[in-house]
Amino acid sequence: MVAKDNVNAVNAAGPGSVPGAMPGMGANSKTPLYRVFNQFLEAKPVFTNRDAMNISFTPDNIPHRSKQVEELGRMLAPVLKGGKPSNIFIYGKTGTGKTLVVKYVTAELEKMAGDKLKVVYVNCKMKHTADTEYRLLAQLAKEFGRDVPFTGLPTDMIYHAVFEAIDSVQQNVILIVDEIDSLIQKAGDEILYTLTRINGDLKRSKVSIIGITNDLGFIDRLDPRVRSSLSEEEMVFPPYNAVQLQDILKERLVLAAGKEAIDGGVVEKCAALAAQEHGDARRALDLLRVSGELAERAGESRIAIRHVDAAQEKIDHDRVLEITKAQPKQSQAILYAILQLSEKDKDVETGNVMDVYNRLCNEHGLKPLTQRRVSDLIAELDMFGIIRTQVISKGRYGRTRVINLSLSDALKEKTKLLMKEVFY
DNA sequence: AGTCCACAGGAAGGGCAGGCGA
DNA sequence: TCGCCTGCCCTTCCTGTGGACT
Repeated sequence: MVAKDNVNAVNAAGPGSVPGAMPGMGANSKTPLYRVFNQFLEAKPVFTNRDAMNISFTPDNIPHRSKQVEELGRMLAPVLKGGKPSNIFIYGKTGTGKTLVVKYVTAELEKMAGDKLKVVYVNCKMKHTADTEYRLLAQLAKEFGRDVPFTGLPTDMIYHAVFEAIDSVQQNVILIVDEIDSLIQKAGDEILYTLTRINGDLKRSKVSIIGITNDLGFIDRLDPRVRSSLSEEEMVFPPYNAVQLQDILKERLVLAAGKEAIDGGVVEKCAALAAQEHGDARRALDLLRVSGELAERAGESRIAIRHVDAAQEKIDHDRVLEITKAQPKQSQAILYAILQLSEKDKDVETGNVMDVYNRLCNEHGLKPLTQRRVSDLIAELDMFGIIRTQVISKGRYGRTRVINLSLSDALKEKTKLLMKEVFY
C-alpha cells in the first residue's frame, strides 16, 4: 500500500523533516513521494488549461445553444431600457446547458446594463446554502450586503431584511433560482408565491425570477397562482445528441489541450457514452477530463480509448463509494442489509430488509429506526441511484417495494468491503 | 363484490441543537 | 439565563393502494 510506504518514509526522514519534500525544501530524493511529484513535474501535461474542462467554466461560445441564448437574451433585454423582464421558467434534463446559458446571457447583460442591473444566482441543491426558505432568504440577504445569522431569526424578519436590502438602491434584480424543485420539495411553494409577488412591496427596485429545474413535471405540481406568475415565459432545453456532444468536447479541447493530445475515436466514445445518458454534456466533459487525468497519472501525454473506459468505471465507482461513505450509519445498515439479501439471491423487499436491518442493529448496538423512517431512507438510496425500487402489489399478500441493486459486480464487492469496514 | 394484507406515503408533532435578543 | 426561532431527524398515526383470495 502506498499509504503505508509513505508512513515509513515519514518515520525514516526523522523528526522535523518534510516527507517527500521538493528540491530546495530539504528534499530526500529517495522517498517515493519525491518520485511521484518529480514524475508529475517532468511529464508533459495532457491539459494545458485544466480550467476549461471544468463544469463551472463558462466559454465564450456555447455550441448548439445559440437559439436559446438569443431567445433568453430577447426575454431579458427590457432591462436595458429600465423595464422589468417577465419571470422565466426553464426546464431540461441534467447537462443540457440550462445553467450555462443563463449565466452566460445574464453576465453579458450585466456588462451592458452596468449598475442598473444586479444578477443573483442561488443553487437550492447546495446543502446548507439555499435549500430551505430560511437559508434562501439568508443567502439573498448576504448577496445584498446584509449579514444575517444562518439560523435563529424569525422568517418575517429575514423577509424584511431582504426587501429592505433590495430596495435600498434603485435597480433591476434578476434572481436565478437553480434546482428550484429541491427548494419547493423542502419548503413548499409558499416562498415562490411571496417571491413572485415581491414587486408589490418594492418602491424603487424590480425583481425578475428565472427558475431552473430538471424535473419536467415540477411546474404541474405547483399551486396554480404560483405557476401562472412564475412561468410568464417558458423555455425547454432539449438533450444533446452524440454529434452535438462531439462538437462541445472538441470546442473545449481546443481551449484545454489541443487535438494532438487525444487519439482518434476518444471524443466520439465520450460523446456516445454521454448520449446514452440522455445527452448529458456534463457527463461527456467529466469523462474526457477524468480520461485525461488518468493518462497523466500513467505518465502518458495522450488520451487513448482505454483511458475513457477506465474513466467511466472510475466515475461510477467514485460516485457510489463517496455517497455510501457519507451516509449516516442507519442508512449504511440498510444498504448493508440489501447487499446481504441480494447476495443470497432472495427477493429483496421492504419486509425482509427490515428483518436483516433489525438484526444488524442488534448486533452492532444501533437503535433501530421505525419502518416508516426506513422506508424514507430506502427511497433516498433509490434517489442516489445506488438501488432501483418499484412498488408492487402482491394481492392478498400486500403491497411492497421490490429492491434491486444498480451496481456492477465489481462495485458491489467494493461497497460490501466498505460496509464490512464500517461494521466490523 | 367484499375482504384482506403489507406496506407506501402524507401529516402532525416531539425532541434536540444552535443562534439571537432582551 | 431565558424565551423564542429555525433546521433536522425521527416517531406516531392515519389513509390509500391494488391484486389475490373468499
